[in-house]
Amino acid sequence: MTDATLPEQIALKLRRDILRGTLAPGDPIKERDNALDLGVSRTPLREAVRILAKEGLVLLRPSRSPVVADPSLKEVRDAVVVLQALETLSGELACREASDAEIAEIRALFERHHALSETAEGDALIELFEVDMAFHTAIARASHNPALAETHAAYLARMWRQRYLSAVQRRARERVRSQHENIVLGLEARDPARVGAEINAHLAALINNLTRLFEAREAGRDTTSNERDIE
Amino acid sequence: MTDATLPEQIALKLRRDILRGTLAPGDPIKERDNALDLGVSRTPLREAVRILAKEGLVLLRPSRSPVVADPSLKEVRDAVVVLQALETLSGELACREASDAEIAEIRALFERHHALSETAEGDALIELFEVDMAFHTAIARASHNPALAETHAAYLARMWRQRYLSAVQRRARERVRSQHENIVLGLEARDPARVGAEINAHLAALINNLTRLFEAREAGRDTTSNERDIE
DNA sequence: CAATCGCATCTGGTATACCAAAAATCTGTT
DNA sequence: AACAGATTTTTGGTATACCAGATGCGATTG
Repeated sequence: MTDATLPEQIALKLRRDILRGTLAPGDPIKERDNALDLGVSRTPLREAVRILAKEGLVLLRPSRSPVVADPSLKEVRDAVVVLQALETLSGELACREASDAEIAEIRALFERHHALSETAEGDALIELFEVDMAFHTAIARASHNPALAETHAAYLARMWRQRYLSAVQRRARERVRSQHENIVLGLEARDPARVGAEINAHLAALINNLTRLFEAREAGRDTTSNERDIE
Repeated sequence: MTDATLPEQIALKLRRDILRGTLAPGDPIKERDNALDLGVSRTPLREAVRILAKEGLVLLRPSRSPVVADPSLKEVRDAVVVLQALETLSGELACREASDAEIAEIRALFERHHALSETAEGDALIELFEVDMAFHTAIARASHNPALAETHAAYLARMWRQRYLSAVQRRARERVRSQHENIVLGLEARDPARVGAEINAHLAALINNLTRLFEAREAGRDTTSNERDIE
């Protein structure tokens, strides 16, 4: 018996497919076909789809195939604003609640992210990005508020794809590194105001970055230097 | 016209049962029995349980009956802290985004709540409370950030029962009224700092209130523990 | 030739039957 | 009488069969 329940496993697989682009935004997810493809029955696949729907990755429509979500700029921005509030709160609480070991772990993730960010190319970018996610998730967990950590993780997952596109850009890496470092320093000093301000700034920059990305995508395919073609 | 899907309807019924106390915390929710009781099959009931699980009202355990959640004081407090952040953000955004009509609606809810709070007794307390919920929900919606409103609503629902127990108390009503009024005034002045501070204070008071309630309940539980053992 | 009506089919929603794991109980032994 | 093991029963997990509604295509008619 595996730790993860079957619907969770299916959800995980579908999530990766969605976020990597194998399942393009707008694609319908037909219960029967996908169930057959994965060799499972419709029931657990159905549950998996519900999980993804709750995460905001797929859209449920009454009496219609669920479709992979294709969030507008406003929707992404709205979500990041919430994420900003959640993560700022996490950081402030972590200053009070986190153990030294947890803060050390956060620093370790920062260092690893930094190292990877200098060399990573191609497929390694996914690892780079997963370390990035782990960094932010670790902060949320360090708040010692499970509900907060869970909601934070949900928002993070919801924007996996957008954040991925953003994190891949070379131009943003130096800024990200410096902001991450400031966050870590703030945590080590256990200075809530500083950590809060740094996280706020970090996510505000993310919003700008995503906005630019969206506008570039709207404009056309000419700007291929940073944006990798997924579809 | 199936505005409400069957699982949603079931979830609604179970939610009311849980929050009104018909289904006591710790009670198992057995798929078969409940499905038979409600005259539906296990499949939609199963989905309903998942919905409630995502809302935090029931706890899912691997290979075990889901049980009605019985949150500890820390869990409730953690959730309120998140709610505080979400609602504060809502209020601040609402100052910028809300239409005059929306703010007027919020004021109307405040007036209605105030009026009810002077007279309500017995069953009318539920209406009083629902107006209270509507007031806070309206603020979240006035942020014009659907994701935020949705998450906020989820947290509100999760703590329906705790908030209900708190809101029923006579002693807190005057404080609640004055804080609600300050929030409305802040919104009408479109002063984010003021609204944020007032909402923060309001929910901080809620935390205190809930803490007191929990301590009272713990004391009461000890005296009745013998009866429970005898059955 | 186009528009519309109807039928075939595809899709999700629901019910039910089957399976495997876990809990409780009962029995046999010490 | 107490403890351990096995069996039975209860439970959730999964697969599948059935149903109703929506959709798209095609034929027929104006």
